[in-house]
Amino acid sequence: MESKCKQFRKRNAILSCLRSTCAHPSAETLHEMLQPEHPDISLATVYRNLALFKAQGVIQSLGTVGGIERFDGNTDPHVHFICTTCHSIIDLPQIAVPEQLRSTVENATGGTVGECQLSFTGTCQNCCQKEKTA
Amino acid sequence: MESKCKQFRKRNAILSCLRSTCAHPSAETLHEMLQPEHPDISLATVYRNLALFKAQGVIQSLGTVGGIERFDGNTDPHVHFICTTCHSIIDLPQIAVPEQLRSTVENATGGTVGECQLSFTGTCQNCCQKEKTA
DNA sequence: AAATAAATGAGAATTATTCTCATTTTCCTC
DNA sequence: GAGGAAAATGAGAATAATTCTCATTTATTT
Repeated sequence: MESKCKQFRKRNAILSCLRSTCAHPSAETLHEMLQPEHPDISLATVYRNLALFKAQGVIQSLGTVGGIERFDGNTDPHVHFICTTCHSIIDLPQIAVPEQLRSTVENATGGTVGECQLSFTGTCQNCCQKEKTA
Repeated sequence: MESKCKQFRKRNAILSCLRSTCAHPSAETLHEMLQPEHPDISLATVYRNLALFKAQGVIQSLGTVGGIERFDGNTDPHVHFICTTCHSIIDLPQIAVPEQLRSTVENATGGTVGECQLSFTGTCQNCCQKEKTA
């Protein structure tokens, strides 16, 4: 039941996997997620393709959380909440950064703006409850 | 001409140095900046104290840029522009994230929000010009 | 001054990420 | 379809930012 076109089978598997989750995984987590269906994809290939996708702009890096880089297959502009305790990342589609700010920044800096990222850090619901009971 | 109170002399030197610059330095850059006046401060101490300050909330981490963590001694809420070419970071005091968003996020997630960070990435004026001439 | 606690220096240890290179897979041309 | 160039990959070594260890120094308290 594989795609007839073998080209980029692994590459596409990595991208699809990242796009199928809202967990904003790390390279290693993504590698683990791919194991069941694609046990022959090496960790180096995951890193390589993530770097490629990032350069192409088809995925987004959220920077490092707890020392590990996290990725997002959703390039629609949206905001994130990052739990500093369990390192989970939650999408906040209800908030948007005004598009007009781009030109404000370009005027202020004299440079060109690629993308912007807004993230809130704190303690997620789960970790808040665990704190209470403890 | 040293402070009469020797307590925390090195610790304060690190914090003062970070607060005296708008370059958003890395631990290693900060260590280099301290060399002339404090050649006896080791890199490990810079890392240790930055971690301490961060935990206390008296400084802010901007996350990693080009694989290296960058710090900001200014905890007033403000926005950053990050050049993906030369990795310089510029303050954008003219832009602010609405404080009300905090409760929006807390309502949406059920968690508690500590801080938020908005950053624009792109190419700074310098690097834009270099690109043109090249 | 002695004893305890905290901070530091130097370098080793850790570990996420990148690199190397031999091998495999894909693509293009005939 | 065969042959050859180009791209992608796997496995593990290499890299490098950060953290850790522990002996020593410095500060604090009694």
